[in-house]
Amino acid sequence: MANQLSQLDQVFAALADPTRRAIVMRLCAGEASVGELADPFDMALPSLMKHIQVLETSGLVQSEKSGRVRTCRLGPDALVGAEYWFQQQRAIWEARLDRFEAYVMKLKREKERAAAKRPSRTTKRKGSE
Amino acid sequence: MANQLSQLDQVFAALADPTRRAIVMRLCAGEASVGELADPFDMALPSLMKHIQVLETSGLVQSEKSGRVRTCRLGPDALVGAEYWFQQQRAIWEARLDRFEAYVMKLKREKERAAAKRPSRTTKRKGSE
DNA sequence: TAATTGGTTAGCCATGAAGCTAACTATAGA
DNA sequence: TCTATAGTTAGCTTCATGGCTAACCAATTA
Repeated sequence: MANQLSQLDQVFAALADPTRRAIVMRLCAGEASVGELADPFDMALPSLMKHIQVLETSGLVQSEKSGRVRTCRLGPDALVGAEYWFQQQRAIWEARLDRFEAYVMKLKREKERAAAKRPSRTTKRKGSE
Repeated sequence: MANQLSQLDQVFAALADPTRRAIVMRLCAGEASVGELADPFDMALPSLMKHIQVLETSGLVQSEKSGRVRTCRLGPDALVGAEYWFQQQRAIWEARLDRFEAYVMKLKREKERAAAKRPSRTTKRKGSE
């Protein structure tokens, strides 16, 4: 029943909210209690708690309670998975651009060769730019 | 009224859906028509169109119609913004780890120095901080 | 011109997300 | 022990999202 979202789904969904991104950014600078995290936001505590829970189920954040204060920190491989996805895509994208460039170069070479083969043509040639 | 979401919000939200990620991945390999994009999915066309629209308003995808076929391609700086965000966070995170390591090293040095200074002591001292 | 193809618009529905208040639990401090 | 602090749970509202069908253009093709 538990809707089985992929890790990546959850991470991106978590980061789609500015409040949650702010929390992550805050935690990049070091761990913090729920209260400290809530402080900069004009938002009821339970609302903020929900954000923290979202971050936690996505794996971006971990927390542990000691006494009455819960301390939050970034999950160990928090951002790695998502960042990896980008790198993958960029790699494919760039490979494609390379191939495209190669293709354009090939076209150009062929065109030049063709032009060399028939050096004189009665009407205007457009090709020689 | 147009809810003013930040670019980053929209990009991450767009990428939070597996269908949309698949579309982006497909477009990394080259442009495609709406029909070609829809093909691998078991989903009604209008539903898929909505996904494309989401991708388009996020800036991840661009499209243009010629005749009756609409061709989609990745937006020029599509993934850059989001990837940049990750790099930023990682930079802060790593700086913090460096600082933390430096701190631990400092503690260690101080401890050694202190140990050197009082080679023998009967009971535990609390006061020396 | 008629039929097909490729996409689009409109409108419906179910679910989930983001916020709130109010009331509650449990620890820490006076 | 009393009180204040820190967080939690429950339950409500509102709006956004993701999916559908049905009907509708507008280019192509026969």
